[in-house]
Amino acid sequence: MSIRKRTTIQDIAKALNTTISTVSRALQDHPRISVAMREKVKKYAEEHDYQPDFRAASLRKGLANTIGVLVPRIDIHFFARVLRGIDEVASEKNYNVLISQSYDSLSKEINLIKNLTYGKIDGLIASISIETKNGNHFEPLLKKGIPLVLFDKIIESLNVSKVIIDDRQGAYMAVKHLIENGCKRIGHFAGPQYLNIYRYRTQGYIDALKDHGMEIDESIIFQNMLEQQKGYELMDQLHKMENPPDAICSANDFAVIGAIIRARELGIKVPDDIAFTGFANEPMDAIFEPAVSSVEQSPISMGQESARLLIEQMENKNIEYKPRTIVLMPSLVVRKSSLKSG
Amino acid sequence: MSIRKRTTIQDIAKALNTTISTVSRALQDHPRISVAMREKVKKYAEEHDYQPDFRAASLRKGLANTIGVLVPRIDIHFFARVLRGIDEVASEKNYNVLISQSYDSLSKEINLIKNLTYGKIDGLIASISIETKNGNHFEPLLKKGIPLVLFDKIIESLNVSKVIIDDRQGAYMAVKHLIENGCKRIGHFAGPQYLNIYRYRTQGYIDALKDHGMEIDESIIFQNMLEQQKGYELMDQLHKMENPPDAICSANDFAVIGAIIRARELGIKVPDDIAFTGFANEPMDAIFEPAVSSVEQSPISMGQESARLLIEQMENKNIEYKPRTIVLMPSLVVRKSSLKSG
DNA sequence: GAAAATTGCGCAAACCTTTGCATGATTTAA
DNA sequence: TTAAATCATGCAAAGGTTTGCGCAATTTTC
Repeated sequence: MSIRKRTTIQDIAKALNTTISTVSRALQDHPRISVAMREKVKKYAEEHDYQPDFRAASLRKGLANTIGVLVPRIDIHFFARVLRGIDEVASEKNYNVLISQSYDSLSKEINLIKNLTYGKIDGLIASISIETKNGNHFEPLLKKGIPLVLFDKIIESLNVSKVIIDDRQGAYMAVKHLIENGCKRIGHFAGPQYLNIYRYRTQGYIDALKDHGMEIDESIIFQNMLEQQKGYELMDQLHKMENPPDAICSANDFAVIGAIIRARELGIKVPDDIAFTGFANEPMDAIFEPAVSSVEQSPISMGQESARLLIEQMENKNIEYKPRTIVLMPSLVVRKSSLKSG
Repeated sequence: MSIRKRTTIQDIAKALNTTISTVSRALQDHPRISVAMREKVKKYAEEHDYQPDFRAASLRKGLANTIGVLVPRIDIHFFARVLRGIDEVASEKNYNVLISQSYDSLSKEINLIKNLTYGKIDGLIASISIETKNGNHFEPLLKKGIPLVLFDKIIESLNVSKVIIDDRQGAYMAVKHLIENGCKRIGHFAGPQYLNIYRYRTQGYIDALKDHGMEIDESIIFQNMLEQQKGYELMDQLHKMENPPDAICSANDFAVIGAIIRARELGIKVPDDIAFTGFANEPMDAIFEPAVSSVEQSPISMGQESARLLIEQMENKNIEYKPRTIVLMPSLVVRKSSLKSG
């Protein structure tokens, strides 16, 4: 397998007895190049499978033709789906996608942003890590004029475009649904309140209760319930309560799964003794027994919208750009876990 | 928010009244630069948050410091985990990771490879699409001397490094386990046989039966059973058989889930009437009821090994490189779905 | 104390492309 | 027929780095 030296635009020029500028223009279908020359160049390029050097072109043009994406981790289903949405829009417009994972670590996030700052990307789509509490580390990016779009986990104070779902409404719908199905005492699994998404979900839970004339009982609002294990352990606690909730509106799905598994072991019936709604509509929700009702976030749309917003901004860099916020509507997928038989 | 023009190496040189070569060397800790100068340069660079232009450096050095990864889709848990393994090794060695998804389409795969060919990556780690039946489209890459490592879904005829698990052994272990648990008539959910992984899984199934003196019955080997829906539908068929299998060794998890859901509906008891083992150890396996026994593929190790192999090859480009194949050992995670009570 | 080695820095080429401007040839307009 | 417009191509700069080589100044060696 002999390694061929790569063909450059110069090789083509030399072989065809012309200049690199003509070759470059021919390849770009520049109108001032004769059809004959254009064909000749393209034919030669094809035959010697010429590929333009991305870096040289990018350097000269000042554009990398690449969108950066920064997410906590791609093996979370939600982010994988968002990424898919981004990829769909990006590849249609011939942008590459460069993915970085913060693994929910702020220091990694900071390094990654630094690393991306020059030449690699023309714009960034990001969802912040769970440790991130302000947007200082995004400033260098912004100062250098690299467009930024935040989605899902955002920094509200940062004056950039954002794509979010109406988390408050999502939780509100879930609670309303539980009430309509006869639940009288609805508890809540909350996430860290400094993150916009969890704050709004909790708010939606509270608003829904209030709007339906139900009281807010702090003792059945449980903080930091993001993992299956937490849900599992909490179920024991619920089991021992004198006046346990008959339903839980959770800010995520994993804690629900854990809680139901423990409920099963303890002989507590779901949904009749205690009903559940989750958040995110993880794939496992549908195959779990009982299937888990959950708020669908339309991650693919979220990715698509983010990419569109970013590309719009990238392609209008000269013009003064006003950041926009897109709020997507969630929907509630009702399954067995929230449907009391009584 | 004023957009600052970027700081370049030239700006630093001018400001410090020296030349770009000195600045460049100072930043790289070149031994021939005085400590004083080095400090001065670094201080200025820091203060003006200078970031080297990736493209210019890459162009000059002929290295992109980037590893390409080509997978069918990243929202499949297995690939997301592999990617994580790759990312761990890559980022430790300061490589970027550029991810492309073929969406299991051969034509997309071909285009993506073309697109990656120049300047974007120094090496590629790939798992082929389900449509891919030969490696012709990888040839241009190889001819240009870009190292390639294939993992999981590979092209055996291609003379490149590979990382796979012993799929045959995985299925063998599953069948052996079923036999030891009293299963007498074990069927098989197979995948497309032109893909190495499914071919070997089927082989392992057959070998295990033979080694235990059991006969091979083609009528309970079911082809193309990769999706939940397929499993769901097939359960009806099994239900109607005069002499149905009392166990299934499946080449993937989704069909198992589908089959069990339908079994539940039909009143067929799992595992007592029919036991199941899956393949891939998807996260849902653990929370499903009954929990699904499955072959664990150690995707993270697979990613790590692939990255190591690739980097080794990239960093020894001058030396004649002999492709290597790493075969990882799978393990069987035993859960309820395969443990008959009788 | 002279030759040799080392130190610290600068010059300029190279990596490959894109593109504003110039130029000579051909066609069009008047 | 001549000036003007158009066409097809070429020249050279620019984008930001890295690096081989050269050259003084300084230090080491014997």
